[in-house]
Amino acid sequence: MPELPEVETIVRGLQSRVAGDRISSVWIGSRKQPLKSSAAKIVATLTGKKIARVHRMGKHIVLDLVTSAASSKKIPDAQWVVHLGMTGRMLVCEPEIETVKHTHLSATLASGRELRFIDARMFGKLAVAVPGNFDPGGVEPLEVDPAVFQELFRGRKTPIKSALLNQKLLRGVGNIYADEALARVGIRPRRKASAISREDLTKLHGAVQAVLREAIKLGGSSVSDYVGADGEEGFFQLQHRVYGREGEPCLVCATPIQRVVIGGRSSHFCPKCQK
DNA sequence: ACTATTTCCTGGATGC
DNA sequence: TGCATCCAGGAAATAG
Repeated sequence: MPELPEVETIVRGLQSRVAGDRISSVWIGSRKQPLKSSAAKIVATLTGKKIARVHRMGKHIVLDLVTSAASSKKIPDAQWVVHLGMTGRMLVCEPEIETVKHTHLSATLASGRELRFIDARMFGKLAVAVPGNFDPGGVEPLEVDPAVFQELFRGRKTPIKSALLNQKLLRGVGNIYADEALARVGIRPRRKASAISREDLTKLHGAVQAVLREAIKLGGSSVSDYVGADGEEGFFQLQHRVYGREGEPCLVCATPIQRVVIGGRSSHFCPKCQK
């Protein structure tokens, strides 16, 4: 399930592989579910445009598109916004590569390659936007300073785990990294966000940033069917201390890791180390 | 203004 | 082996 580090890895791969290339034609499948804009609008917006830059906003992939040959302009003409949901992939490949099931869009590039959006479970989303109009809300976890981070949780009665997952507060943190960050600072996922001390929130801010940075360095976590733009796997899953380790010993105290459901999400923690 | 719950969707794992 | 059932999860929608 792509969260911030996985999306960042994919974005870097796309930036190096397709930035500067031009979209010569677009094919869109019949499924409506993944489309946030109409198929006609997506085709019309993408066709003929050059991909000036690929960047990330939270868990969204944003491709800046320009019409002119010269890419010196600062403001793109349009943006192509992609959310991978749980199982979404952005594949860059040669046209001879067989189109797999659940391919919802394929963009043929001037270089001859194809950029394909594939998503089995269809929680992913495709949209086009006018530059400046797309704002997923929330703050970037790697850019927010500790004071602003603390303010996000003031007065919130919801469990800290749920608050960390709320994209309108913090954008990009998902289930894996929320659990991992909480484990690193010894906070139980069920603690009310408003009940966490200033010092602990400062520590949590540091842990969220550390865990995301470390994961980006390792190319993200490959669990489920996540792979990067080249199909390569990440390796941060080898660093997980609690996520997916129910019943296994805590790496610090050997107490079995517990799994509980909070807000419909499985949450993992050490009952001894996390209070 | 919040918060909690439900819904979408399909592949993989599990159980009989 | 095969079939049914459960489960995973991001975020939008709904209900309270």
